[in-house]
Amino acid sequence: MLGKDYEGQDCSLARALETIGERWTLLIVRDAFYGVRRFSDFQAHLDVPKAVLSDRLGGLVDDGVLERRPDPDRGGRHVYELTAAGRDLWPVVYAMLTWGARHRSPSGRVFRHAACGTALDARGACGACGTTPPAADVVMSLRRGARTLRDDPVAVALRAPHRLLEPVATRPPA
Amino acid sequence: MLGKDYEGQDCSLARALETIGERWTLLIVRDAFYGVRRFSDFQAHLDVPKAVLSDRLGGLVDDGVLERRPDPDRGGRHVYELTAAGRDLWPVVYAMLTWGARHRSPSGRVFRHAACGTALDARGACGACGTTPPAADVVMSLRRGARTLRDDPVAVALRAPHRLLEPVATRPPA
DNA sequence: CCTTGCTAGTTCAATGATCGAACCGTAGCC
DNA sequence: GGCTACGGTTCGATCATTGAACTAGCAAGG
Repeated sequence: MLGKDYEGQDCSLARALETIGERWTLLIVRDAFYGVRRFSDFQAHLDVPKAVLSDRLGGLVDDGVLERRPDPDRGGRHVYELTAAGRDLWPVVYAMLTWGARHRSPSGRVFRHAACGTALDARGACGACGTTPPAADVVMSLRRGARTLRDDPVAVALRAPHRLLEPVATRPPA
Repeated sequence: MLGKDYEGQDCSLARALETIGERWTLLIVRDAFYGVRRFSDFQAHLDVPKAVLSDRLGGLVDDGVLERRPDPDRGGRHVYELTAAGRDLWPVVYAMLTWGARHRSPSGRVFRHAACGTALDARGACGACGTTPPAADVVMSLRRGARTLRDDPVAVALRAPHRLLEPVATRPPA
């Protein structure tokens, strides 16, 4: 986009959009919540051109949403993980997931409070516990009969119930 | 953006981004919550090229987020107003406003529950009432001493406390 | 040591989106 | 009729995105 900022706007929404408003960026953040951490996994799951992915990951690191660290088990070279500021984006991601599921296409995914198994309501709260769990306490699973139109390693790994922020296993354990 | 959709993604977040993920779109929706309804008011407040504004408004109407109606008092020709689906975007807008205020630049705006005057918390809930008010029950006001760097008619009108979704008065009452 | 393969990028030409300025059509007013 | 305000549309220039090709670093195998 020509000029990716919104300088003239004196508004925190405009500031947020400068960080997460570009094309692909919020899907990258979503994948980070799903536990995707490596460059090639983002690329395989999102079908985004590598040049754009590289640019976006760099931008998110610069903006303090992701942290880039050396990969402990050397499979790749780096891993990207959400910082505390990045994890604070969970309400944004969840609100958009909810709106899309309600007004665009029903979602094949369910998000449950890990502690009690109750599905989260539209606001992201657990009706049973009366709390609004952070992303780390949420488990995502696929609804029965949900169509699965992708079969990249990340999509396959996410067919099993998965706790958010825990790394996905995209590689056969050595 | 080349291809403004995310076809390959089987995800309600991708569907939502196809509607509200383009540049300027979410700021237009924000303004709609603030009560902006006319083409020229959006344009003056956002500094967006008219061609882009026209395209975005049309897209939002097509997607059922805004409704375009003839202007009752003929000042302009049409007004754009949020539909029920559009009003359901309030959690998305509020979550991003909150994140931006926390992690980017402190916001000069406060959002309060109209019924009791309590400032909303990070999740958009009223701590006093224990409810999460819809946008129509929220009043926005400017913090004391907040810098105001715009002086278009909309920005001026919004310096006074204003209930969301109520039309802003950008024109001297005839 | 040399090769092969994998991961993680970078570079580049083509295409599409955005920008800002200029233009157009209609309605209301004098 | 002539003027202005509003709500757009059109157009060339500029910037972003795309997908393919290419590069670099590392590890394992021979």
